[in-house]
Amino acid sequence: MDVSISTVSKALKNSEEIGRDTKEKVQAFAKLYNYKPNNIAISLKNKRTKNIGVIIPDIVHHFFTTVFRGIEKYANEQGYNVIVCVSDESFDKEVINMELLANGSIDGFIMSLSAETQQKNDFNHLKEVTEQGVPLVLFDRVTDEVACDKVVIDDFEISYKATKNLIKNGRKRIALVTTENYFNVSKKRAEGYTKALMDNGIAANEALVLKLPYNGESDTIIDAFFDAHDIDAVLCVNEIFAITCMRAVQKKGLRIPEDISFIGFTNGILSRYATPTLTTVEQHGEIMGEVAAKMLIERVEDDIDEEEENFKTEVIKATLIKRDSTS
Amino acid sequence: MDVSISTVSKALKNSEEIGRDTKEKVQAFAKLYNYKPNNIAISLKNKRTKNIGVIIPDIVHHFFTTVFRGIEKYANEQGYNVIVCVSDESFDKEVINMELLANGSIDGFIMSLSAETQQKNDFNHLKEVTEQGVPLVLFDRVTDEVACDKVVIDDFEISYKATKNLIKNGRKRIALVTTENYFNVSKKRAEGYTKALMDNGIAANEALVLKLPYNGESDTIIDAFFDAHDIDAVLCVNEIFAITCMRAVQKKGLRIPEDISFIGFTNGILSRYATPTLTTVEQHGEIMGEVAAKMLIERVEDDIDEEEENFKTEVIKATLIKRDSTS
DNA sequence: AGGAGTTACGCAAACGGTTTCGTGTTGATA
DNA sequence: TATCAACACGAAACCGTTTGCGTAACTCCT
Repeated sequence: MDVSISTVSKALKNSEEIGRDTKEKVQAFAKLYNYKPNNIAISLKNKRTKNIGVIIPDIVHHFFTTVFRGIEKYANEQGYNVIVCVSDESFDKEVINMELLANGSIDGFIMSLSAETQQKNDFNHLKEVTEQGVPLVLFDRVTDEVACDKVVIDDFEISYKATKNLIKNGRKRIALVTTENYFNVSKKRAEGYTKALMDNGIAANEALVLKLPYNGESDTIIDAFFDAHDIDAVLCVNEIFAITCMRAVQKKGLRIPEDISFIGFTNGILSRYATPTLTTVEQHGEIMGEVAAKMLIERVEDDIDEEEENFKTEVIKATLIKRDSTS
Repeated sequence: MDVSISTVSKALKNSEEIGRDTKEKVQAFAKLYNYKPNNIAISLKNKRTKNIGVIIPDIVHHFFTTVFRGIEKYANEQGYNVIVCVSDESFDKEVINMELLANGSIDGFIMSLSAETQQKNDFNHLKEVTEQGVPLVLFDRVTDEVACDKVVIDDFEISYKATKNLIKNGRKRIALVTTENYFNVSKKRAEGYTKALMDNGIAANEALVLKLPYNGESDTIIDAFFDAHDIDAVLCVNEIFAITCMRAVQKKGLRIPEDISFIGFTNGILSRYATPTLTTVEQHGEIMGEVAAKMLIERVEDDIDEEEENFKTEVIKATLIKRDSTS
């Protein structure tokens, strides 16, 4: 058994160039010695790693893990592996992680902006990467500042719909519980809420909009808010806010949904197991992840016309899941 | 500016071999042209990828994401990236994912066994990998069948402690809600529960042990269980079981914790936001992840004595977090 | 038997770096 | 001035694989 390296390589790839018997011998040997080609060497050769980099703000978070599951699923089907970095809502970590991965470790990025990045409004690290020709897909927390593919949900429309739904059920004093609006998703949700009120002849009342810190204790703020206002429905931009508010009003003796209705965002585990169960906006994170992965991989593999730059923004339709917190 | 490739390489690495001025020139050029060495080439050269592979059964799962966060955190600090694959509780996927990564893409594995793998009791894919010399660290769902580093929590002890705690509060008819015991963690938790009963003069009653399918609807089974038995406390091996059972008994009109106490495992979001809030076992997943990553990276970097095979099993101490579901 | 055409295989470059070792230049010392 | 470190740099091998191209050997035809 003495054949050259190149013959082995060709034999294993079933090249027509190699004789039938030689191929068989080589393949038998390969099986016997459990030979596996070295991925790194292959990556070096064809400048494709078959890895995609995912940078998300948080991993212990229902929505992001759901999206991740979609990404991982699709990527794996296509023979790609996924490298995850967590920015921890920090701008610096986001930058460091991108630089770490951009040196050839991955074929493209899928990411959702950290809170700090959105506040600072600094996207140079993203621009650098795209200028280097590394494909990038942004999801959920996106920005108009950088030219790339994006996938988002129809935050405005679904908020509008949710709010309208509350109105249809006779609610008139509808509060919005949200974060600071440097989060573009929060902003859009607020706009949908406001528009729905106006379209239905209800004056938007700034006092009924409660902005909570992204995390940290806010019980006293919430108690004060519900003490100060007579509210019969609440739209919350996430589950936690919704659950926390529900507990606050329950403590006050209000009945849900008889006295006050609740709708939240993020159809996570909390929504399903809360008492009462929470009517919520399903963001279809898994689909979002799949779509993002698909867009990225197409970009990666169609490098022929990579300069066309016909970037797309896919919009995933959210749906309202009705449970017991609304009538 | 004409220096050889090797000089550039050395200059960028600040080699003592290169003259001060040449180094400065080269480094200036590198900055100017934004040069970044190609990670793949480096990996190929020194046979180290600085990637670690993590294979977990599920990503949309509080405990696993918590562990992952610990892994990612520690690994990143050490300059490692993390490639995640989700086995989806499937044996085949676990095998495929391992093979995909074992071809040089990673320096070592951290994993938790899929449900199916534990049922089948087939660990050849793990053995193969370790025999190839790829370091492996198992966490939480481990097996004695494969020789490698492991990190687990003291399931037996904490169950014992939790059960004893219930007894101390005057509970006598204590149920255990668990999964099929091919999960070694469930088995150990059951043992701790039983031992605590016996040590306190309470006869272990098989009828008070409810085994639920790992997922899927089980409401009717649960209702029947609580109808059939007079129970004053319940130990559940996870959050979901606890919450589901709490709702079942609440529906029956029982008060928690006055009539019946609950303790769960996995100190996740559900435990904190349930009504009443759930007393639960904190498994310190993040610490577990950090420890696992540390063990793995030490193995990876100490390849000198890689044949020593002094494998360790680290035990993380779980703690009981008391909330309103126990008196 | 000699030339043409196949067939089957090997050589060597390339991917992008690192690193060992050798060597030319310099300055100091005897 | 001859000798010799010390210093600064370059040539080349190497990591594991792929692939274009050259070529030996064989078949076939005339």
